[in-house]
Amino acid sequence: MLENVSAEPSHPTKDVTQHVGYLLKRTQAALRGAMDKVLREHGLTVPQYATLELLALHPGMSNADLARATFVTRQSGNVVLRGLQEEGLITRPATADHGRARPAHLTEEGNARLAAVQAAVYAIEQRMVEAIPAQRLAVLLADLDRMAAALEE
Amino acid sequence: MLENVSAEPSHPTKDVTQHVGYLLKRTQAALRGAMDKVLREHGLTVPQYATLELLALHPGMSNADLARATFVTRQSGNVVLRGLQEEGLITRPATADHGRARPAHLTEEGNARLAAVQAAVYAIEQRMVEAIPAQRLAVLLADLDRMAAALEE
DNA sequence: AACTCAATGTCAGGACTTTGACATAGCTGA
DNA sequence: TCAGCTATGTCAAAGTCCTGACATTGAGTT
Repeated sequence: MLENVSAEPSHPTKDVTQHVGYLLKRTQAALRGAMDKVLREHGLTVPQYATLELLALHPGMSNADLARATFVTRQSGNVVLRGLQEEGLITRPATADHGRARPAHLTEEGNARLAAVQAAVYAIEQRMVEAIPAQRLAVLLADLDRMAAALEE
Repeated sequence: MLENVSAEPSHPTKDVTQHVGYLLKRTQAALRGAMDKVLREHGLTVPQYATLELLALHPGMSNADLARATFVTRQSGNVVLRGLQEEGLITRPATADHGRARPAHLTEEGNARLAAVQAAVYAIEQRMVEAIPAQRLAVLLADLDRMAAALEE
């Protein structure tokens, strides 16, 4: 049931499912689902994959850095890092040389695992991007960035 | 640490934080955080608010309907519905007249609570939308819709 | 040197969500 | 009719994530 009950041209913006927030949630959910499905075959969760990707880009990030970058709390980030460490995909010095931050680095296996999943993950993103005209992509990225910045301040 | 390490014009698309998926996640996280903060003051969670909004738009939706519309499992949807029911914001017939689906409806208090939070929530969305040129909004909505549809199929 | 402060890592507890499974209700086609 | 199929609601168990709290470290200030 409930297929397309709407069709009321009264106030178009009154339909919550047409709001930016809802579309954002819907798109994010679709992407998350697709990534979950693919990553599971490789024994990785989405936060784990994100962490590997970030460490490849910025070696030596700390747990707090990674937590901020993946939009989770430090506590959750710590769990992710411990999981990756147990699988031998990253290394962290047992003791911090400066402050308390312990910089994380990808291991050989970590690099290999990341490389193994990147093709599949990028294919998903490609499928998503191809749904819109190519010349609009840059604008879309800029707009998303602006909207996020407006709420973060 | 880690403020702006990048600045490598090698392959712009190689920076994961510039990918559509990452921007999507970031924007969604910012919105979710802002909504969480506001809704908490009114004793509602984001899924609870979304459910109230959907029931106002489409009275009589079942648990399965709502779960699909809010992008959670039926099990989670059931928890949300039970919470709302305990607070007296919605009603569900104890027995289904047709099939197993039990249509949910807002109570007077449910309508009142929804009305009380809508201003605050819409203000957040407004702040987000104002960050981009007004004439781009329609295109943005259409593009998000296309991207989501491409992954759902 | 002593104090204050922010940042980091971590522990304990709880809240939320998911996976997996099962029984029931209605529809569809042989 | 009846056997399959789908959809729905629900239970149990597990996983994930967050809130709240605390100790430690380094920088800035007095």
